[in-house]
Amino acid sequence: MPYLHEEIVQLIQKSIKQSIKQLKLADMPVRVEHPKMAEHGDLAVNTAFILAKRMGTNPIKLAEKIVGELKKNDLINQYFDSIAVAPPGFINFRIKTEKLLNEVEQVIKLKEAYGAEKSTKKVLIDYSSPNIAKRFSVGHLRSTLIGQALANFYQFLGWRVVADNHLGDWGTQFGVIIAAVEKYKLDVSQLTILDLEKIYVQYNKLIEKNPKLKETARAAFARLEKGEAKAKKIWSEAVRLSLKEFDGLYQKLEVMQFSPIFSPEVQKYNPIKYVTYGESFYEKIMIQVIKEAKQKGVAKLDAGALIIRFDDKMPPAMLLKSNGTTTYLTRDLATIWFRENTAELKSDLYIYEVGAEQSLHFRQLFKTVEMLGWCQKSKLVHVAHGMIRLPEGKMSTRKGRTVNVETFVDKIINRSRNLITNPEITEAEKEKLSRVVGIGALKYNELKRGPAVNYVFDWEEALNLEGNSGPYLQYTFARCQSVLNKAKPVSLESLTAGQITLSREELGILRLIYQFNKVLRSGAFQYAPNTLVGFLFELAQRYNTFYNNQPILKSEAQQRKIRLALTSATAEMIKIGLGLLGIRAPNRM
RNA sequence: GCUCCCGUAGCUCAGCCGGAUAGAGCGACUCCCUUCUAAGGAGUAGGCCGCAGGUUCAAGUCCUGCCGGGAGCGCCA
Repeated sequence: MPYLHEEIVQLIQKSIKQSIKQLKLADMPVRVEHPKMAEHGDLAVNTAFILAKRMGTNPIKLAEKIVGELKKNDLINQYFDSIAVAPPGFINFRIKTEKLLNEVEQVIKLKEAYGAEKSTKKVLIDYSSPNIAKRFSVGHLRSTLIGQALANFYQFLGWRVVADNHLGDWGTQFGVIIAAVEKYKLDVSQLTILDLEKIYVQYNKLIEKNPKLKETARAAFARLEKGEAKAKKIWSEAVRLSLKEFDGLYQKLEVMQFSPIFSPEVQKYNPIKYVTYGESFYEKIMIQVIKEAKQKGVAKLDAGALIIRFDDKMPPAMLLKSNGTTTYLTRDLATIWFRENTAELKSDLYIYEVGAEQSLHFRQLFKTVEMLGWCQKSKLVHVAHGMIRLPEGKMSTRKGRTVNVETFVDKIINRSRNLITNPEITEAEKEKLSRVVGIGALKYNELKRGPAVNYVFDWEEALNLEGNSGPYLQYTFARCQSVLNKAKPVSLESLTAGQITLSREELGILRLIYQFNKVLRSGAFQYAPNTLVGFLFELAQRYNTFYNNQPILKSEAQQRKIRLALTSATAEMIKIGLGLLGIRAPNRM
């Protein structure tokens, strides 16, 4: 049973096609769109215009003919109370208010399951993926939040979701760490992640002065790859203490292991499966991958290194360095091989939520997979997020120009705490609430932008808790709850407008609610959680306008029922939407 | 030099597969709590959608060139 939006789009497409067939016109795809202005109706179609153009006839007259046919269709008349022709040849449809009210009832009835779907498809999302021995950066934060939102979206749409935290726990960087630990004779188990980062930076500075040390680092990584015990011990300690820190952050942010609280039916249907293999895991598989690449003639030896060349303008990629060690590409190839050959990971779609600076790498990787004939390139998607900069310029650990994620989280929670003025809220509740609000604000602030944009990190903007922000939506939700609580139990079933003419504000809300599922789908399939954020913000805005202009509790009985239903549906939708974004909706604030 | 991404209001960003009068938030200025949560609402000011061509009935959206910003380009990941 599709949701109203989908149902209507299909109905329009089918009946327009029928009409043009009746009129003996050429068949063509029908695109249904939403006019920007409410006066133009809820949905519009420009098929008549295009057909008339092709035939060289008058578009308005043709549109009127088609509308004439449409109006012979009973089902169409059931759904729309006006179908109008507008220049230069649009056909505009206005959905019956009763139908929109039915959908509001659906929201209230289905609760957290409204908008959810079932599917047999599978997706694996590779996100967060921080580097061991380095602090968690805002870039990884971005990947984590966007990736988690996408995972939630797909889960809600019924897909089986695997969330893979592809830890950066392998590579020459560990050669540097090992070489540095050995040089300074440090006890790794006593170090913090910050210490590891410091010695990494320090050693790299030494390399600049003395390039020979680079060889020492490379050799150290080679030892690690061969499984030398001493090197492996340093490495595993670094991994252990890094993971401890990351887990702390994940828990605080309720990501990587946190799924929104959906109704049991949805939740048990397909829980997100979280895995953390990490790059090092693929070490064992790499040999066969290299072998296969050689055998298939995809990779060739060049100046001692194993190189893959591409036909087009893309620069070549390296599979094996001249000293025999592997590269990022080798591991990523092995990763895909493993995923494709492991039942619980094999998916219809693989999403990589990784920074845009790695775009070339992924293009090379996907092309190589295609050349090896493993799977279709179209199954592999790189959702490239833009770079986050500071007003002073690019972030740089060396120059001390970074945003510390922990500090960021603490600051925003503090600011939220200071804003709580509601006297009904106890001290203990205040503590919990400031976390929910602060973290919600942080997530929202990231997810409201399209993943691709580069943006400038501005503390004022990032810590803003007003306007287009997480707390705005949470506040609207709490406000709805407050109204509903004061309404006492009231039945919101069998809604009907009857003699009542709904206000512009009320209609505005109705005309948004039925589009929820569509927005969610496009957010998922276009890898853009920000589309849902924009939708929720608009819904909240419309609700707040309505709330400020029309009394709810004090209105006349039938009207009161409709207004309460709108309040209830709005609240439900905000809760579901925020949940999908990984943001909680407190009942009061 | 080559490749990719970006350029929309003072700032930060939306703008779906081309569609009807380009939208928000922040900041500025005015108002609105004896109605349900003012983290809210109403309003004013603010635009050559980087520039120039092209395609189209229709271009912020598609194509080409240029300018400006960012990222990447075999031994980093």
